[in-house]
Amino acid sequence: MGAMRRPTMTDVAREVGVTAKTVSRVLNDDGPVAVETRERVMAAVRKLGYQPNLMARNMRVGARDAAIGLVIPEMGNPFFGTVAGGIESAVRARGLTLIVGNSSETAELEQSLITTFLARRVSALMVVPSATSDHRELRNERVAGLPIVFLDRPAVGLTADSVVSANREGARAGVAHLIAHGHRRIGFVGDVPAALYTRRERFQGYRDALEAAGLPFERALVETGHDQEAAARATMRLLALSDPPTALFAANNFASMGAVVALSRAGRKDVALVGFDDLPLAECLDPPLTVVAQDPARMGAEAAELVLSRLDGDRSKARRALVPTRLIVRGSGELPAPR
Amino acid sequence: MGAMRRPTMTDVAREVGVTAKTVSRVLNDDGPVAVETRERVMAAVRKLGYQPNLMARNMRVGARDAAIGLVIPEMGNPFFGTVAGGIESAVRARGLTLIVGNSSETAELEQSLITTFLARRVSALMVVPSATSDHRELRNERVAGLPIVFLDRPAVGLTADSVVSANREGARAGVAHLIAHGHRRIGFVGDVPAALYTRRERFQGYRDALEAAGLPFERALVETGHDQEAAARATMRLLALSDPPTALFAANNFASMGAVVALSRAGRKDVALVGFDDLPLAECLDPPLTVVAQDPARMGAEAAELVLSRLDGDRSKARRALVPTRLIVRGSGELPAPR
DNA sequence: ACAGCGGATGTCAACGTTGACATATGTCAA
DNA sequence: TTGACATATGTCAACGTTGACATCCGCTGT
Repeated sequence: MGAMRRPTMTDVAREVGVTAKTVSRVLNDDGPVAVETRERVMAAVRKLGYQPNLMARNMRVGARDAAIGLVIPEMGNPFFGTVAGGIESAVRARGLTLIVGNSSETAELEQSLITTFLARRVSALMVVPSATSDHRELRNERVAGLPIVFLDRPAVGLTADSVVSANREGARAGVAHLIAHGHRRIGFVGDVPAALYTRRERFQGYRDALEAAGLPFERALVETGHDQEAAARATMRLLALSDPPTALFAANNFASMGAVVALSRAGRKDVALVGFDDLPLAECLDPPLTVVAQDPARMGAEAAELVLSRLDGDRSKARRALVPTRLIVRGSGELPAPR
Repeated sequence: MGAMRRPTMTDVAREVGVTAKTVSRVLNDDGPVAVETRERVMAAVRKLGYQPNLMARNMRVGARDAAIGLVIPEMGNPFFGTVAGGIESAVRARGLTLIVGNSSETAELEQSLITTFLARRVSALMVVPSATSDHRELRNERVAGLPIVFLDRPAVGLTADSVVSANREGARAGVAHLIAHGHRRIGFVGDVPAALYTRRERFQGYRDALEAAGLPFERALVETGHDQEAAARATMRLLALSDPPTALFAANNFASMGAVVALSRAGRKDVALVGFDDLPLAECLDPPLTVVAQDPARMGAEAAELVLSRLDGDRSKARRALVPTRLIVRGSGELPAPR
């Protein structure tokens, strides 16, 4: 027998003794078909194991693929994974499929993925921008009516829909929490300055909280680490200051983990710590980690909703959805300041 | 102006004053084209912002979509996320895109996703089977030459390629490690028996290790918890036995987290623990968690390699790739047995 | 001078499906 | 009886691209 051709509508039609169009009508419940014909068609479909060719259908109908393209920096990161999962479920409920790509946080890969997705004629585009990317080139797509939503970080050089965490407010709340427990010298451990939107916003939140409490901002209390190990070293540097902080605010989950590791290695169970973004085992740490939790599932859901409304023809002006954060009190953030 | 039509090859051709076929030749570097014509075509492409329509191309060329479909139980789970990421990178390097779907660990969603992917005419299928699924229906696809690879768990009712962790060997090594530290009563905390392939294999590894050491198997030392909280309760039950275990083997990451939580709540820092599958903060726990680590990135890479070789025409018989695990010693597994 | 050849381009059809329109048959009211 | 109308089906072309094959041109060698 060998690799046999996959049956087409025409094959089914021939089997039944009708035209492809009639088969099409049966399968799409479109136009009137005699009950008996319908049954014979269905029987032939089963017999031949026919499956409609979505590629051909998409092409004929809309010249648009019933898929949406998603670019995320890293699928292994549970934050983005959860966002993607939220999107996938919402979008599949509408008969759309999700196409994903890893940008590995580089503008080049991001651009190449976007190009591929556009070439596939996806129905919509969702992008978590990488640090250095620019989205001016998408302007034409947007005016041509392609729904585009940016996630976690807004677009650069383009006015478009976006869904982001309440970074500034959340950071402010986390730092204010530390201040409320008596701390006056609070270290900041985060990504490289300026590059990342989230880092900028959270840093602003940190400064907002200090200012609101009338505390001075000290450059020396701000340290940088771009991954867990670097964050651990950054934490060490803060602890080694002549006038060290009594509390730390870690601006993302890598920073949190680094800080936890460093404090644990240094045996410093007296330094208060609040992390931005929740961690799986946070409650098992000693002390359990207090965090400003984001809500990735909700981000995904809101983004999907936004995209779907755009697909439904909503042409109103670009929106920015802010997803609130939540302070989860577990212990590490409530350690009192030494007097 | 309004939503203008996206330019096609014909539009470009008209702009230049040639035929679509010539444009096609330029864009695909196919057949001879005069240098001057090539340049004029490229100019028109840029001017009009033309992007080839992959849908039409895929359809004309192969009636196969240059995409591969992946079904995973949960994108938010970093294990599967990392697997997916590994696949995506490998596959994109070959010009293929990845389409993913969440099965939420249910056979229905899995089946529906597979159907959608087949309808899209994906070039290959990769599936992490859910507990209750059956893959007999894919037999026809396989004989028709569609590459299908199963991940993490083998197919049910179908002989096909698969890439799985060395579950049994890994579990055996983990339990042997505990035995080497003097433990003779070792509790097992895992998923519901029988349902999941991974649980069965790891359980066998547990028994292998006991047997190799001449230790008796005791039904009472085996407890079940399907999520973190349930695993914590299961751990509690083990600790409450009249003759309780001095060490625990947690057969997956939920079980590990549950056991860690339970031990921490009970203040039992004397009970040894080895978990299957690594956890992000494992080294920050008290004591740091010893684990049998899996290698999801490698699983993804091997699976991708397998699929690509199949796409290249490798028709040899179904393979099962075993991805080795690695024992990471951190402390919790080396606690000595009380004498 | 002419066959032969390679380069450059064109023509046509087809991939599988469905929208627009046409046709055929039957039913019912005037 | 007729025509108006609904039901059931067919015909044709088109979506955007490319494979197979055809055509036209100029150059070479004899």
